Amino acid sequence: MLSAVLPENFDELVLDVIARIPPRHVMSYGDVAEYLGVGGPRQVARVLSNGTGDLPWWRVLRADGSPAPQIADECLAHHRAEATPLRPDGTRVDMRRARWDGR
DNA sequence: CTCTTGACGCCGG
DNA sequence: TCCGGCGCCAAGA
Repeated sequence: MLSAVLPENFDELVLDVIARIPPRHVMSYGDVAEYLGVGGPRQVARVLSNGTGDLPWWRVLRADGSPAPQIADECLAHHRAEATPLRPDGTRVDMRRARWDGR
């Protein structure tokens, strides 16, 4: 079934997931969408661009572990602060070690 | 209604 | 590994 109509509370669903990502862990925009079973990376990204309140928005990044350019500095600062595993270059999170599967 | 935008992702060179 | 190109799809102009 293709349905795929975004639920009215899609924003809440996305924010709920973000709230559950443990420190030192991250999910890609696509991971969040897949986890929810609805929407896609761009839909998730748009929700974040609308504002996330006090939630750890920096724990959601691109599939390759790099942060969106626009918020890169802030994002990396948070990860350095909580010691999220980064790749040698220090500009990307080490997805292999930091990706959260929801468990 | 059509056209553009964008905190994305995958693939090929 | 780095880059460009193309697909994707809701939202706003």
